[in-house]
Amino acid sequence: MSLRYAILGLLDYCPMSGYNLKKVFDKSINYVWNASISQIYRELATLEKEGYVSSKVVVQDDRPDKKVYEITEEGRVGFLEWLGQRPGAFISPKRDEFMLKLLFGASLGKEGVKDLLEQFIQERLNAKKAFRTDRESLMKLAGDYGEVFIRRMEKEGRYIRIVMKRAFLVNQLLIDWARECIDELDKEED
Amino acid sequence: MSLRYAILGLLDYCPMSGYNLKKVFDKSINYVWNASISQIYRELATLEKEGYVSSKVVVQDDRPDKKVYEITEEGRVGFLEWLGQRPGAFISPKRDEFMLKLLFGASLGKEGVKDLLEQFIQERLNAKKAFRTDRESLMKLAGDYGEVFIRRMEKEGRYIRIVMKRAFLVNQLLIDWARECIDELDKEED
DNA sequence: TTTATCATGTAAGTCGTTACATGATTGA
DNA sequence: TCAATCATGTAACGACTTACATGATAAA
Repeated sequence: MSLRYAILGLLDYCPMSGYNLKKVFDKSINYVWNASISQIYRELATLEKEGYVSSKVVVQDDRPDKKVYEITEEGRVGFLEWLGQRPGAFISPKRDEFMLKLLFGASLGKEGVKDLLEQFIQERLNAKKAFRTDRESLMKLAGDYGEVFIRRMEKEGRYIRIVMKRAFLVNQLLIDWARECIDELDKEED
Repeated sequence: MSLRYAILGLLDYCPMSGYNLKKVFDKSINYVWNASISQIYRELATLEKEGYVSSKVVVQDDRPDKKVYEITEEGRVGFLEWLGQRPGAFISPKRDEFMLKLLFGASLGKEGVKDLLEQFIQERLNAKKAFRTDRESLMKLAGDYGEVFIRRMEKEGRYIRIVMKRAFLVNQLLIDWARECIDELDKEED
């Protein structure tokens, strides 16, 4: 139910096609909410049926035509209404396959657990590198989509930074946690 | 796809009914993977069809009859096979409504954002209190389900602690992060 | 020449949520 | 007497994933 508002919120920055939306999504909203491209296309179709967005086809000669979506007044009202309501949950649903395996560590064995933790650390170090590039490519995207988007991004900047900072801090904490786990497993004897 | 293995992993501790499973789930696996009671019943039915678990009805005179599920040899093999494979993802899917609203903070306004952060802190303080009681009630449950479960819990204890510690650390980090956000919003002028 | 990017979507299937139905017992 | 706990499930719906289909251009 929230995906639609994520989309509306981005379309309120500037009109975009589903394809473009996905690219901006991946560098911003993705930190807090994931969506696949087919999900986005489907939701856009639903939103249009309900009058929350409108679309027009933009013909391009060097590239395939694209369908650019714009938020309607109705859509803006719906978005702001949602935004003002208390969130349904402050603690998000958990679905962590890695942690599930770790929880059954006794059946996996000490070495298996250590391997798993090393792999986890690697993934988190990659994520750390991605923070910088994500920020840069988000700015680059904003540039591609015009001045309206850039100016809007500056207004939103404070909150994007708050969200990214949280992701960064959690990422670092998890790296430290995983390293400590490995150290403790090394110290303890079985 | 992982829910089934979460269930198999718990049934490997000791045989249980769906109802009991859910209670243990809520105090342990829930930290890393959520499941509703109807999901558990459905998954148990599927697992039985596939021969990964078997069940027998236990008649009780003071309470309704219950259906106790036991992991089969096939189930144990399947579980261990899954456990040994590299997780499909080390970074879990995100679906955080609160953070989504925060990301659109510019449209919410400074006071709206501060309210949201205060509410978030409250929820996290409640979660903090729950850590202690969860641990205690897990032990209590283990006691109810017999010695097999208790002895198994002791073997698994190290990994349960690792998982709970991570949840505790992240929780504290998020409280600190939210407080800092409020402070910074207070300092900055618009 | 093959891979990647641009661009849109459908269809099938799985997974997850919510509401409903039943009915006994126990504690406040 | 009313709510909670015990105990099991079904049904309907909604959300999400994965695979498939199409077809152009640009770069390696």
